[in-house]
Amino acid sequence: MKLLPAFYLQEDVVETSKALLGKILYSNINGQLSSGMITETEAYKAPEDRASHAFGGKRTKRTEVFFEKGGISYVYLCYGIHHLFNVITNKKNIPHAILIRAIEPIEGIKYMLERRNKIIVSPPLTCGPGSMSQAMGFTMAHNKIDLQGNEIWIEDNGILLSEKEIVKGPRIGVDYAGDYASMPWRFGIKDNKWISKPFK
DNA sequence: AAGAGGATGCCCT
DNA sequence: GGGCATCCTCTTC
Repeated sequence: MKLLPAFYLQEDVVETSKALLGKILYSNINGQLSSGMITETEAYKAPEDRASHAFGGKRTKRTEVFFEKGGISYVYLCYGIHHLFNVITNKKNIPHAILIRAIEPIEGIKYMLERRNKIIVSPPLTCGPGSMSQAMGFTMAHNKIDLQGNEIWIEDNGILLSEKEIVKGPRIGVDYAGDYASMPWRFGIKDNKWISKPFK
């Protein structure tokens, strides 16, 4: 069954980011069902987190979605090319988000290969936030989608990894974020090869 | 109205 | 390991 609404309303986005590891992300887009196990996440903890688009509680058209109740998607375009898929968490008006950086393919691998224009099933297919989104078919049309619906959702398979099964490190590409650049808020499943970059 | 820069990935060397 | 593609958003003039 789907993760319940309460899952997305937990207060500590860092803990929720870890709890998403091992869960199953689904997309059912244009009649094409795909799924994969979430293997890598990053926590973005505004208002105090300078790396977040909602740093300081900043409200623009783009960041409005951060201030909705948790349990919806946030998709934005990065470098003019890549669609990055996030999950908004927490209570209304506390702008937390979790970036999904990689999955291990399970269902609909045929569709993933087509969307990525690839023939080999290996980590570059779904690892890295832009690649993952492309493989799953996520575009700007999938911003602000309710994760209780039937287009994009996360399945609760009962898996909750222990600290020993999780690796962590600084987030990717946030060097500008001052004190928050070095926060160990990137998480991965230990010894799983479906990750975007090695954890040191 | 214009310009800078970004939560990346690919291809080349 | 480095350069570059490519375009939206936000900031500032």
